Amino acid sequence: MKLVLDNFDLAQIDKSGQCFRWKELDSLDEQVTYCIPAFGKLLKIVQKGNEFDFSCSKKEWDNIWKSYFDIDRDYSLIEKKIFKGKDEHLKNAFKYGSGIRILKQDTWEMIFSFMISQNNNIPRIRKSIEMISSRCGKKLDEDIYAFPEVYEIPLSIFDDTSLGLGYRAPYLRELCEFVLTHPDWISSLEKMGYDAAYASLIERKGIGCKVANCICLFGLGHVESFPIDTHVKKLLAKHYPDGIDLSSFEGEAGIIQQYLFYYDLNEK
DNA sequence: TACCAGGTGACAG
DNA sequence: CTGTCACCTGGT
Repeated sequence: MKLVLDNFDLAQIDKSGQCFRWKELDSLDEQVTYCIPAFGKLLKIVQKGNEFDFSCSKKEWDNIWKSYFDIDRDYSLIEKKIFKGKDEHLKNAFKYGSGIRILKQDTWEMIFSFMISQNNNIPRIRKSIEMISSRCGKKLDEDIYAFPEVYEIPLSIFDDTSLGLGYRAPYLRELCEFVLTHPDWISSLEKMGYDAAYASLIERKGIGCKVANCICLFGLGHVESFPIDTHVKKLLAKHYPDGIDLSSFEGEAGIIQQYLFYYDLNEK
């Protein structure tokens, strides 16, 4: 599938901290290739500027990837709003990360992954997720495995300290037990609005406000949720000592958060 | 050695 | 309700 898409940059999305399993295969000057396991499928993408080649059928694109990449949202409308406003720092952030999109990833994978992410660093988060995937998930390709369904994960795996889960292991084990005994929980979460989903998520041990907001934003598609982690907290204090005005971005604050986060974390 | 990393739960007061 | 603090673990 070849498509021309604007406001879409694979490397920027990958480095914006919302996904843990993207793999950059090879990148020449003008061309990048990514390999993305999600929803039990494997997608390879070649990007040259705003030209994309996706390794999937039209049908699979419509069923999975179109929603995954938030294709139906017009990011140029957000761009217009940003440049109509007076927030110069936000304008710079947008210029720097104009190819960022908010992914709509698998709910179960997001809950599990962001629970691991608490008080943790990215390399170790990735390593834990990769180990669990390769041990429990279906094989998609050489050395690439799907993120496992909850019933594919033996609870005994949480006794294995080589996964590097640390004190989060019992939280994850309890999460699996809860999902196994409440098989409709995930699908009901997906039907809820932001407030209800957030409330239901933080009832789980190991999910606090930050993790719940990440799940809402990157899994459930609630772009109004605005996760505040240590980076965002610092950046807000530094650039917005009097508080940030998000009134013109009602219902899409999370997208603004991504631009700010990416700019702060990656610009020199 | 001490401190930090995309936080959170269990406690004081 | 707001403020502390320990917590697995690998990296500097």
